[in-house]
Amino acid sequence: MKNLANHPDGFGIAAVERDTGLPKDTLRVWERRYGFPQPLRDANGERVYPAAQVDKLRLIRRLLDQGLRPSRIVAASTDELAQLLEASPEAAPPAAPAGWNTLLAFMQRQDGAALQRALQQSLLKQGLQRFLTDTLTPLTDAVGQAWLRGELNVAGEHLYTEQVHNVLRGAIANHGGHGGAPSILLTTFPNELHSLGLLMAEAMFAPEGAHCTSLGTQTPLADIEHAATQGGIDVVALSFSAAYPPRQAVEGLNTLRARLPASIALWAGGLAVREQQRKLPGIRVIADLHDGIAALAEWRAAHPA
Amino acid sequence: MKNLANHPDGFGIAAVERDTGLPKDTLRVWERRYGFPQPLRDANGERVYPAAQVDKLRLIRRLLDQGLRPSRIVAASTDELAQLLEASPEAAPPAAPAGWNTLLAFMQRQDGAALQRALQQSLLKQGLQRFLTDTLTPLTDAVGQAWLRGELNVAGEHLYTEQVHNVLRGAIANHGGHGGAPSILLTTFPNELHSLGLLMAEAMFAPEGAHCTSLGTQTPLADIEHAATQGGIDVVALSFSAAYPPRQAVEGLNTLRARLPASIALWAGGLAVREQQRKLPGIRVIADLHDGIAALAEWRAAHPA
DNA sequence: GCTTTCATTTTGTCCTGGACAAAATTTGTA
DNA sequence: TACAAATTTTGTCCAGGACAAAATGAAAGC
Repeated sequence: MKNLANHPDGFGIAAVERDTGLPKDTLRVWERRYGFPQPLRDANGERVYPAAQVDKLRLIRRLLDQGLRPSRIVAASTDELAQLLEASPEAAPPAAPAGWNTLLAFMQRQDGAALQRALQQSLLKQGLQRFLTDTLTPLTDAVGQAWLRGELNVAGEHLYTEQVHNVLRGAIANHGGHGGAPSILLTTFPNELHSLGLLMAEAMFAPEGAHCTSLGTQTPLADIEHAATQGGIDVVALSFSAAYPPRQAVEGLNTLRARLPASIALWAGGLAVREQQRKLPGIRVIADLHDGIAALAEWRAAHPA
Repeated sequence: MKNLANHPDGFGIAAVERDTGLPKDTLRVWERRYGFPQPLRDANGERVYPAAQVDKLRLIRRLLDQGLRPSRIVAASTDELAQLLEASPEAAPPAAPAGWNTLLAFMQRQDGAALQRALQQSLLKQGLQRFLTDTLTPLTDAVGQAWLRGELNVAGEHLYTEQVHNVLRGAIANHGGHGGAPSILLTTFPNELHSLGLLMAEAMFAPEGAHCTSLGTQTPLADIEHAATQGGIDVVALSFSAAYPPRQAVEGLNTLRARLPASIALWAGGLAVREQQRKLPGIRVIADLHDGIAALAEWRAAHPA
């Protein structure tokens, strides 16, 4: 029972794990292999990480999520890291609609009410589906970019996610077309906690008259199977964010495909599976929200009432 | 990169940590000291926990949370544990409202629409705050219990969480009293992904005229600090589920208290901190939803407009 | 009686350094 | 160009030792 001591001006390894998401084992092995981080030690020989090193670890984590490899970046200097971050891909922000800077400003100063009002206005003006494809998709992208560049902190991003949730759930409730076909079960695999894609899919399908049941994120495979066969489900739809390991996605999807009866369709959407169609026989890969509508039309053509 | 593989009919130590909330180190040291759990080993000598042992660990976790000591229970037989659980408090399910069995049945057969309708009806009949205290709190407890006893699978629990989210977000949007005082920032620490408590707190505060800003779950400490000082926040409110390690909660809260200006109040609610008031100087521990209202009243008494 | 102080046991977390399989990358081949 | 095999990188796991914080029990003071 070590941990409670407030190391003055430093963090214990558990605190760093909590803050950066990097497991203790990984922190120790990096220290051994790359010489960073190099924490101080307290009287008892335990690691004490100065705030500066924790900040750098957070930066490293961002770059890792972008696909860079630890050997390239863990030992690099802070300046080099900043450069890499600048030079990151996706340099083409797709035709930023007017007013985006305003929205980003709301996030920066934590003004949730104003942000929600603005989103709600867009929704009313465009209608749900165009709001999704023309506003939310590129805006979410832009928010991710801004966070990556350090222009937006985590709190701002969380605020955005939260308000999008509010707006979309409200919109879905209004469109509540219960009883239609097909009956779609939406969820994600364990370790995938990005719920926005899921919600956007639901918001796309619901107004088309499909009967959506969302289980939220992180449903174990066995439970997806059980829920689908129990609940009279026609389609199981899974969402994968860009951060999800593609191989895990492919493996899990094929396993699930084998366990589900052939009468239940399996759809997979999101960046992690976009290019994987040929490794996913019997599974409908959904390229984007428009393609989701197409998949729905296909299903209905194949299953006349 | 071990862990991701599907051990047929067993769980790796990381999966058990995720499932039970017991850290890897603790699992290993229990095995050494008490002889339980006693996982099998795979070809590589790594622990593989059979499902039965994981279930028992969950039971043990539950009893630990009630104050029993590991030496008494870790080595005990499953029957003894079941007895202890029966004999424990909470033996009095507070006057189970009629119709609960119906609700559980909806969850068991994945009927989200019916579940949502029933919840909505309760909400209309009782009003938001009584719905929270008299229905949702005990019902959530009952759902947890049912899951613990294996009467409800993960999918059913997810479905419940999802529908409660829908109902509460809708209700909060209706009560939307923007602009009131105090301005409350709601979130959780990293590793705490239980969002229900957070949402329930928001639903309790919002109709009282407070200005709530929720950041969702898992906001790093530094970002909470930043958001609070940036956004003109009066109160930072953190939520902790029963599963959150109390030590981590106490440590994080005290650190945050030290970093926040004294003018910003810090509130902590949830089972993990309920008994920790004396370790949390300068922090208002909120025992339950009623006490939240009390805390709000206190704050207003101390800060006359 | 009750609370406070001190000694003892219990318990969770951290340590080192080694090992290895899964993932990513590079190289070789049809 | 696409696929298969060899290689490197990387995260996670293991053992068993250590120790401080927490919980418990005993002793002493009011």
